[in-house]
Amino acid sequence: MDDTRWLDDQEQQTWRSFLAAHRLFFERIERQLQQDSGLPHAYFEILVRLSEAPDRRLRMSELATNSMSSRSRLSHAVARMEEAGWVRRSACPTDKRGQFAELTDAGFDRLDSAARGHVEEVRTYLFDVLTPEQQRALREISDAITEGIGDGGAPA
Amino acid sequence: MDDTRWLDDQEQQTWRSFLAAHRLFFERIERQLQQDSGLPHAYFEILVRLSEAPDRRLRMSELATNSMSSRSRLSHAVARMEEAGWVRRSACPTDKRGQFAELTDAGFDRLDSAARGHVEEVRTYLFDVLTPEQQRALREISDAITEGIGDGGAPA
DNA sequence: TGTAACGTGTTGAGAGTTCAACTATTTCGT
DNA sequence: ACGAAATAGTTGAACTCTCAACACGTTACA
Repeated sequence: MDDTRWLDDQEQQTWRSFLAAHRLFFERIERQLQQDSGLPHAYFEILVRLSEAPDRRLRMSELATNSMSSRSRLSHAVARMEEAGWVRRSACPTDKRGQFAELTDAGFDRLDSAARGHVEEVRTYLFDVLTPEQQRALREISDAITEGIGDGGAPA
Repeated sequence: MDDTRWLDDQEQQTWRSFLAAHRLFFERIERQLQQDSGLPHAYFEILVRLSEAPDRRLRMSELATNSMSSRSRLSHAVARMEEAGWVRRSACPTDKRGQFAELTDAGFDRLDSAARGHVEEVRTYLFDVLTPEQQRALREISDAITEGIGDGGAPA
């Protein structure tokens, strides 16, 4: 019955450390962004991807992929940010199902001012506490995890 | 004006890798637990900590610390899990402000059955994709991050 | 060309999280 | 011993996220 591959002590410790770091760190990121700029990190991420797109404009589905959002999440988020005046939606001429999301100037300004504090936080609590070697390792570890997940499980 | 320490290309890549891995991985963990056991990961974590406590019982504030929850989150969570019959609350005799949370047998069973699939997921998508060296590195990186945050920012 | 399968995006309900405000109790300083 | 400040925990509102269901346009294939 019990062919579960449980974690040994080493692994248990690693897992708990990872969990703790993850929670503490992202809680901070989230809170800093929320307090200083009124943006959840997911929204920030969406604005970043839009700002990098040609004409600051992307199809919803592509934006969802780039920002690692589910379609549903993105839809809600863009609706919300459209109300706030940071994003504008428009129809796609070549595919009538499609929608474009476009970053407005107000959205760009918001993003621009949010970015400073955010980067500062990332630097302080991530890069500043890691050696160059550890930074390299983190990149490789992250890539391994991402690759391992491949995409056997994309959300709806 | 601009003394912001922006990220260079290397750092940018590392940060985005980390972000992507983080999102994909924890989305999976969350979904697996939710689908298979009807538990958000935060609730699972709370049950784990309770199960490890003497008499499977802890003061709310201590439980909050151990499970890395805000007091508010824990309060809501325990309320919900008490309805479900997994946890029981009782008054603390020595401090009339205090409350104990105690894991019920039903709660223990739920935890026990949830743990298998959860561990399997952690093993598959974390440990299986990392070399022993990377596992060590991950532990050190995580500890460094946690320590770096120290506790200049505990939630309300 | 007709229709079934697929893709794109939205919606509403349900659930968890946060934040600020609040009650009740305990501790500390004088 | 008294009042101020700190601690324990709860609550309700606002917000985001997920999930399932949906509407509509497109593609493929017979």
